[in-house]
Amino acid sequence: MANSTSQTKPKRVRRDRKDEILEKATALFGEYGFQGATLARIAEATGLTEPGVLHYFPSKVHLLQGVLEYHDRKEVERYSGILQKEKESVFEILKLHEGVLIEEQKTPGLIQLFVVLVGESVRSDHPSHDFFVERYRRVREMYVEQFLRMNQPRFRRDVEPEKLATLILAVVDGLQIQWLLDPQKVDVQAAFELFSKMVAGYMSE
Amino acid sequence: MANSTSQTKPKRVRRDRKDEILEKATALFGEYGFQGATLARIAEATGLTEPGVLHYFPSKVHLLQGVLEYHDRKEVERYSGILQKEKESVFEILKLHEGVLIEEQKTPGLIQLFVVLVGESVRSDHPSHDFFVERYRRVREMYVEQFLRMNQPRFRRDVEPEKLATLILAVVDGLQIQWLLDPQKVDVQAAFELFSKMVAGYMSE
DNA sequence: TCTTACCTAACTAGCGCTAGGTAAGAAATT
DNA sequence: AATTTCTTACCTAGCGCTAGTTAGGTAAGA
Repeated sequence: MANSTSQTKPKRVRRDRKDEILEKATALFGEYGFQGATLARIAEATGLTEPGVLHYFPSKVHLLQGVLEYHDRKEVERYSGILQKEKESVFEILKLHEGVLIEEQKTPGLIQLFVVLVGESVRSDHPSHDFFVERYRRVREMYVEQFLRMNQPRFRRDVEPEKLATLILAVVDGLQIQWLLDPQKVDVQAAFELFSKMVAGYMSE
Repeated sequence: MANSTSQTKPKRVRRDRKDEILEKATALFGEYGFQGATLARIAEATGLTEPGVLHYFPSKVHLLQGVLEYHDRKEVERYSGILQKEKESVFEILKLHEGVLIEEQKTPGLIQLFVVLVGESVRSDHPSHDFFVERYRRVREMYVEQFLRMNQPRFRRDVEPEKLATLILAVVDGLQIQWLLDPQKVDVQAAFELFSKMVAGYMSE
């Protein structure tokens, strides 16, 4: 029986198995996509069998939803403090987001999860389609609100906040894609800094 | 018996079945992704059986490669004329790309193909990973060359062309993602115009 | 006759998921 | 305190389906 911890007490009391599964599933969905990541592999990574996983999440789709909500929640509680603060200028907002971008580079699995899934979920019948549509809308609105709340005297009138929000999101996503594909050839921070300068320059023109 | 242009053409009288398959496969890979699109559906769409398709492409992966190369080639011959031209300013370059962006909106299947596949292929063992890495490098270099060839007197020295190239690509990709997810809420052209103005303003500052 | 362009049939592997069990701990009952 | 019952946390086995792929055939044009 080798190094097994004695057969007398086989059942260990695992409290946070659910989170454990969520973590592993995140990594694997990120690596292989929703369709590509199999229940078998997720189960294996967690040290369970497939029905073991399905004991916590009744189906694979439920698991995906769990993963999405789990990280969305975590993300919100991680950044909401930062983002709620009053800001003076667009430049300041961008500075903050640059920090977030850099921070996120430390968890490539998570970035990959969102990039891969957002690609898949472009299909309207994909299980996470609605989630992403809603998420993007929400984030854009959040930006717009921030812009409007800003007490910057020289804010250009002709810049519709909606456009700017869309643009910033696009830059973030686009940079992450290129970085994931070719990490050593793409300098996300440098490119984003350039973008920030352009925005700042234009806004205060 | 090989290369030397054997005059007896083995080509079938049948129309270009290969291209026909490629076209259908493009649409379906775009809609369902590589893993999601089944050979059965591709075969059905072409009016063949599965082995019928495999007669032309020995495996599904070969088919994918075929699709990628096919459209890359088409894209090059469609835009190389435009892009080779001498340009005066960055703004002019961006104007051209805005046109391309608008033009591409007419073939959402193709955009979707690339967005979905680029997401999937972030994995280093995905069959189209190398293709996309190489493609992005090539496109960035193309931009860089154009910037350097530009005879604009007021070109800002501190803007490294590499950064700008990365940024432009990011914007294009990011906008397309948002547009695919939520077509009626995202105005690609408006956002891109804003971006162009920012770039132009910054460059000639 | 040889090659090309398909076909039908079938194989195999892998997928998500279900059925039904077992064993451990908690709660309820004696 | 001991016993029964209930609940939770898994397990093994396997089902039904679909995927990509192969084997081997046929029919027609060069």
